[in-house]
Amino acid sequence: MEIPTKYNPKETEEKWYRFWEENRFFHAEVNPQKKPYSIVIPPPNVTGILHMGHALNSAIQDIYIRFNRMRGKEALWIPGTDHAGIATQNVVEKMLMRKGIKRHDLGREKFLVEVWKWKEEYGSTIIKQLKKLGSSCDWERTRFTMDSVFSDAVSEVFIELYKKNLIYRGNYIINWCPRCQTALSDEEAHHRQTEGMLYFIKYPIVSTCGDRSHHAHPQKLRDLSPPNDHVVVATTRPETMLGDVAICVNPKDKRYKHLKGKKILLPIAEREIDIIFDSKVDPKFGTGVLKVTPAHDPLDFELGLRYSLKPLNVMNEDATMNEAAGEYEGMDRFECRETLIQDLKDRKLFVKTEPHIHGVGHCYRCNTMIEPRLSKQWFVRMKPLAKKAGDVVRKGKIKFYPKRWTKVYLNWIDNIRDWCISRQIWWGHRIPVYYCKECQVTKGRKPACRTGRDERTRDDKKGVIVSKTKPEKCPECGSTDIEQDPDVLDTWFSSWLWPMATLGWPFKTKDEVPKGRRDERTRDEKDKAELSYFYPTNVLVTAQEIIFFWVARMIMAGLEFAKDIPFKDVYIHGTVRDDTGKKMSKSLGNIIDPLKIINEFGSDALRFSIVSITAQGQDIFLSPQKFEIGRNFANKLWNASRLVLLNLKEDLVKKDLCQMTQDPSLTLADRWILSRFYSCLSDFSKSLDSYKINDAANRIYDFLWHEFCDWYLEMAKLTIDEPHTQVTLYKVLEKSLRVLHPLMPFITEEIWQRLPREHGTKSIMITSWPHAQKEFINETIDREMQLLINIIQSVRNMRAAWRIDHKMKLDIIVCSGSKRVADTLNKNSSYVQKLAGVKKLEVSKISKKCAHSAVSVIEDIEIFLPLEGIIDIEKEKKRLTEKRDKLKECLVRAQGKLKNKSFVSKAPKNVVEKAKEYASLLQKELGSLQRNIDLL
RNA sequence: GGGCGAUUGGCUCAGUUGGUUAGAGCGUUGCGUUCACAUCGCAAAGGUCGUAGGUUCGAGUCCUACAUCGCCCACCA
Repeated sequence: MEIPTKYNPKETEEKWYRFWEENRFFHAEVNPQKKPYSIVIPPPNVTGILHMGHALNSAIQDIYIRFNRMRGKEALWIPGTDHAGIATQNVVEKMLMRKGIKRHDLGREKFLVEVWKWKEEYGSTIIKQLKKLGSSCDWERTRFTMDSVFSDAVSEVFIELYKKNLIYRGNYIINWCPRCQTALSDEEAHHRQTEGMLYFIKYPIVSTCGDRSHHAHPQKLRDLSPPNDHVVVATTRPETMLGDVAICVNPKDKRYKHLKGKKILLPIAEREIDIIFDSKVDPKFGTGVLKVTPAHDPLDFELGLRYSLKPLNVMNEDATMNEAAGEYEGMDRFECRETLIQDLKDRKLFVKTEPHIHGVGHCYRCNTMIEPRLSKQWFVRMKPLAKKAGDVVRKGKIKFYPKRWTKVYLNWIDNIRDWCISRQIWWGHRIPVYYCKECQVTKGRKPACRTGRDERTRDDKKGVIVSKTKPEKCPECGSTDIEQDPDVLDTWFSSWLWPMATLGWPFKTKDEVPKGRRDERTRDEKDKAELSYFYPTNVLVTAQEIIFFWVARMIMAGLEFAKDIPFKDVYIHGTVRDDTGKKMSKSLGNIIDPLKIINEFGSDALRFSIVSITAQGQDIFLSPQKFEIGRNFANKLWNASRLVLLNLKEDLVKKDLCQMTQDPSLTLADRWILSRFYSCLSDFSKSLDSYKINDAANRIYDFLWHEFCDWYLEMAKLTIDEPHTQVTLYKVLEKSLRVLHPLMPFITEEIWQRLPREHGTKSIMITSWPHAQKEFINETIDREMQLLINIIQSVRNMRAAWRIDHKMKLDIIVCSGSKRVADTLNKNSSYVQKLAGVKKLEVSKISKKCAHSAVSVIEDIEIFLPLEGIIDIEKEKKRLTEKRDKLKECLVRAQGKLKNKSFVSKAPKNVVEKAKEYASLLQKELGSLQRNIDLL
């Protein structure tokens, strides 16, 4: 059988991927004969390019899909992308800007046409890249969150929530990104410790009792000196003081008792504002005086509601100051800050600044500093949804791996806050809400800010029509003056439906899908509804960053709409970092491009390497050098397979393995490697089942490299033409390839295709998982083989210690009183001879005194290597003495343990037995070592 | 302010419910290319498992405190 000397990953990868796709091996169908196994990909952002996080994520999922496909399940892996509203809009806007076109010049319709164009052209980049990894997704079902079928699901859900009173619209403080000019949810505002300044500003007190001396008149402000005349306010955002409507102190704060009944003259704006008392204010912070700016701060907003203070908005959507800011109108927020401080200084109202580190929200898309802003937005009432989502995890219906994420999840769920879902951008699912202008004008509406965030005002329902399509006329007043809400929904409002929507929700089976319903942009295939078969999916594999964004919300949506959990297991893998522990990011320039790695090392190498260093839930520190693990392993496997393939005789391998258990022609080595293989197989499956992927990877690596290659192949060379070796070689290699296939799909396919085939199976990826044949696992065999290995290693060790030429064949004498040892050695002397370079192997039942010999002692076995003239007796004595001393230490410890009565009485029997055995073994070993030292 | 994780040979990390002699890869040292493989083989050196207590017959593993690093959450203006 022919096989190239060198393995060529690139060629192999292309060839087999095409083959798999053409044969539709990735495709899964509803198949009542089989059990379903399904995964949905965490949809990458459509603007994204493949990074190591994706590579890790996809590698893991592909392993599980291939593993379960081979285990005979109908394995479905649905791929796709999400439309990433803000990110995509930003990308397209930037692209247009280069042509000198602004979004608003185009208008909404035309801009969206541009976005779709962009999507058609670049949107599948990440999909193509995922294929390079060997991902066996069912590409025929590729989904996009803006597909019309998906959009239907989104409006359906919106309307259902609205009907259930779980969606409301209101005026609240939200996170506003001035650059993207849209609201963001709390999760999208990434809080970072930021160095800022705390500005201390004097606020003059206005006396209400008419006392002239305390009446702060603008002209007299300069002369304010007694502290009774002013309070000092500390703030990090002085520009917002233009919107102050009160100051607030803690009622328990003795320092400010005198403020009762007084008012403050707000500097610059020259407005009289109230002084309120509330325990929310921390007396220890700053001066203990809080300026209250309800339109620009969440806490202040709350106080505003409580004390009926009317918010005053002083900023525009782009964070420049508006007309309410008077002379500062038009200035940027930071420019205004500086100017304002200067003006305060001029008026002697400025006290000082202090450096101050505090958490500041940043837009998770463009990193701009977030401005809390009062505006009217749509919210989802989360508490009712979260209740059920918490319960299914608490009851163990959904399990997190590693466990500790359960707590993180529950903590968020139990303290959930309402979700702001409207976005002031154009790219996304338009909110299915229409406003009747007539109703809104006639009924009038008050701002909703009189109530808390969880309350909806009745006024908000007036003139609001929630509908999938635009109604012809207002159902209440009949007016046709109807407009759709201009906003779109948060991208996650579609992503949270991913597992159910990709499977056809709201339809459970194909038959439920109404005729004529199809997605004009996609193939008919996608209209299949297979919810009842594939849902709930088996596992969600994802990164910790999106537990709140996505995982928690999918659970809520699944339970609420599909009436069942979306997945049973959640595997949270670590974050990919560089070798100094920093998160990989473009801006840091520490990215390792997976495509480059694939190019250099191969896809299998990438997959194997990354997976073998992913301890469950631990972050992964990568450097390009780490990928050598996989590359070297692939190389080793290739070469081992070459050895086998070059020697295999096709007619000799077609033997049923089951009959081989009893085959008398099998040697110790044959039986041993079979035993080791089945033990490996069992461990491998167990590890994968408990999401210990690195354990599985390392187990098969150790088996193939250190058991199969290092020992079995070397031994097999002796009898390579004999039928028993032929069969064993073939069986073990063929089965190992199958076990390894989920991890390294390409190279295993390439080798497997070159093996003589027993059945007509077309590809390794659709073969069945090796049957666990426990009867081959044999501890006695393992022990006997271990004995041979130990002896061989001892001889090699002595060889190295005495610098004996490799080519020189040695005579050795092995002494042991044990019949088992003698039998094993006599039967298998050829292995020792071959692997240790031994000419004559003498086995003796009694210890022989051998002069001028190097000596090794293993348990109760003595190995003599007569080396007259080569070894230096004194040096050998020294070598042995050192060994003896180490042994002695061990023995003292072991015996000490046995002398401990508590140990003997309290420890489990088997542990004591083992300890005794160990001690006596040490004693024997020490004895013969000592005897040999004396003899020398 | 809460919560979580990490701390093991020069480096990067494994180590299941406590149980003999703590593993691996890379690196280091010595030896070795006759036909599977130098992306290799053989052999070796290197660790009082962050610190201090505690529980236990027995602790890298469990408990408490501390230290260092990292992450997440929270309305400190």
